[in-house]
Amino acid sequence: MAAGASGPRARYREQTRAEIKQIALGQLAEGGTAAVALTRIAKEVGLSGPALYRYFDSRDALLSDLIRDAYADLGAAVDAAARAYPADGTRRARLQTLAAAVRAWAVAEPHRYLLIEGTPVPGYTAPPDTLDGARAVLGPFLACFEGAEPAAAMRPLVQQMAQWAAEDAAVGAWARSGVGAGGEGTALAGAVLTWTQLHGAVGLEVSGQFRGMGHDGGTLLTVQMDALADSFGLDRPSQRPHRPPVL
Amino acid sequence: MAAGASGPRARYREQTRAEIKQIALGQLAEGGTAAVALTRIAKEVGLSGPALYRYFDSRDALLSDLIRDAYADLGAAVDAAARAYPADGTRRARLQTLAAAVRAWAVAEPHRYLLIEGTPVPGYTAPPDTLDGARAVLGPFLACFEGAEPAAAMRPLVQQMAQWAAEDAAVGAWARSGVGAGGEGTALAGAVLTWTQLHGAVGLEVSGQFRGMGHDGGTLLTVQMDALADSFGLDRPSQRPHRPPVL
DNA sequence: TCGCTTCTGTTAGAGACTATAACTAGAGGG
DNA sequence: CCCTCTAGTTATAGTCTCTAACAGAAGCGA
Repeated sequence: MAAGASGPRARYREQTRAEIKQIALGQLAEGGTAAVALTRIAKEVGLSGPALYRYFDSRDALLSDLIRDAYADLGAAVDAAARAYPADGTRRARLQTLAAAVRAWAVAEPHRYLLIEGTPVPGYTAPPDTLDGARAVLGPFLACFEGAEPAAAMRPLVQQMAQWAAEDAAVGAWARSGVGAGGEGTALAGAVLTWTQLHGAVGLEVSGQFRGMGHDGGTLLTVQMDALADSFGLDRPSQRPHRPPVL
Repeated sequence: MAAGASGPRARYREQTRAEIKQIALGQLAEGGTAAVALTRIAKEVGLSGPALYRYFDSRDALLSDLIRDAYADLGAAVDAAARAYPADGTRRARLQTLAAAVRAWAVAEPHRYLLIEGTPVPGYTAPPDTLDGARAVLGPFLACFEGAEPAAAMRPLVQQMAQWAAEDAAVGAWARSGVGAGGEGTALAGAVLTWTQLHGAVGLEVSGQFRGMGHDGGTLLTVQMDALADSFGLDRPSQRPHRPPVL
C-alpha cells in the first residue's frame, strides 16, 4: 500500500532511498550505529552532502527506517518459521523452532539485531514503531502457549497479563489471535517471557559477551526455552536425548 | 594499591578526574552516551577544551572509566546484598534477593546500567574489563546453586559448563569459590542463566520497552528467578502466596 | 636556595560530521 | 507548452574530537 509510485519520479525516489539504506547498512555492519554518516553515504552514492536530506529528514530518520526494516525482516523470518512448522507438531517444539529462527536471524545479521534490540543510546530517539515491530515478531509465539498450564511460579505474571488483556481491548484481541479465549493471560505471559529471555540470550551472544565462555549460544537458548516450556507445562518433556545442537 | 597519591599533585589530579567523571555522569543521565561531550564537560568544569586530554586519553577512555566504575558499583551492591543475606536463608530466597539487588541498582541508575549492559554501539570499543566486571557481579550468585539439582532440561548447559570449568583452571577455581567441588558445572550454568535472564528482564525494563505493558518489572524478574530456582531444584517451592511485590 | 624537569594549562587549527540557506537546472504534469 | 515542483548544487554555521606548539608554575633533587 505504501507503494503509491504515482509516477516515474516517485519510483526513482524510492530507488535512491533504497540505495542510501543499503550503503547505510554496509556502514552499520562495519562499525556499528556510530559509523553511519550521511556525508560518507553521500560520497559513496555519488551525491554531495546535503542532497541526502531530500531523501531523509535527518540521520535519525534514516536510522529509524533501518530499524523499521529490521523489525519487518525479523518478523517475516519468524512468520516464515511459524508457517513452515507442521500444524500437528508439539507446542514445545514450535517454541524451540521460533526461538531458533530469531536467533538464526540475529546471528546472521548481528548489526541489524543490535539496531533493534540495542539500547537506545545513539540519539536517544525512541522510535515509536518499536512497539508494533516487537508485537509483530512476538505474535507467532502466542500460539505456542495454547492451552498451557503455567506452573505456580508463573501465576503472578499470568494474573497481571490477564488483567492487562482485560483492560486493553486491542491487546486482548491480539492475544486471542494466538490462543482461544480464556488463555490470554497465559499466552501474553509466555510471549513476554520468551521475548525477555530471547533478548537476554541472543543480545548477549550477538554483542560478543559470551566469547571466551565455555558454552555456545544455541545450547543456552535451547535450554532456556526448554525450561520455559516446562514452566508452562507444554507437552511432555518425555525422553530428551541431550546432544547439544552443532552450531 | 591504585591510590599511590605520591604527592599533592597526584591528589589534585585525582580530584579533577573525579569532577570530570561526575559531570560526565550528569550528561549521561540527561541524554545517554551520545550526550557525553568533552568540550561541554570542559566548559562546565571551567577548563578549556583540550585540557581534558591531560586527564583522559580520549572520550572513549573516559567512557571506559565510567563503565569500570559502574561495574564496581553494581558489584558492590550485589556484594552488600549477599553479605546482608542471612547465612541460614534458603538458596531460593538468596537468588531472589541478589537479583532484586541488581534490578534495584539498575532502576535507580538507568543510564549507568545501560552503559554497562548496553550494546557496544558508541565507538564499538569493547572495554576489556567488561569480563572481569561481569564476573565480579556474578560471583555472589554462584553460591545460590550450592548443591542444586538441575532439571533434565538444564543438562546440556551444565555439561558444557562443567567442561569449561575443567579446561580453564581459573574458571574452575572461581566456580569452586562459590560452591563445593563437583558442583562447578551446575553453579556456572546457574550463574550464566541468571545473568542472561537479568540482562533480558532488567535491560528491557530500564530501556523503557515495557512501558505500556500490563506488568511491572519486579514481578517479571521475580517470576523468572522463581522458575529458574525451580529448574535447579532449589529448596522446596512450598506454598508461595503470590502477591506481586509492590514497587 | 637554585635550577631542572615535569605537569597543567593555554590558544590555534585540522578534520569529520549534522544540518540549514539560497540558488539552479531540468523533468513532469496540466 | 509553460509553470511548478523536485533533485541537485555550493556556501556556511555550528558542534565535536583530537593534535600541535607553546607558556607558566609547581615540585624535587642537589
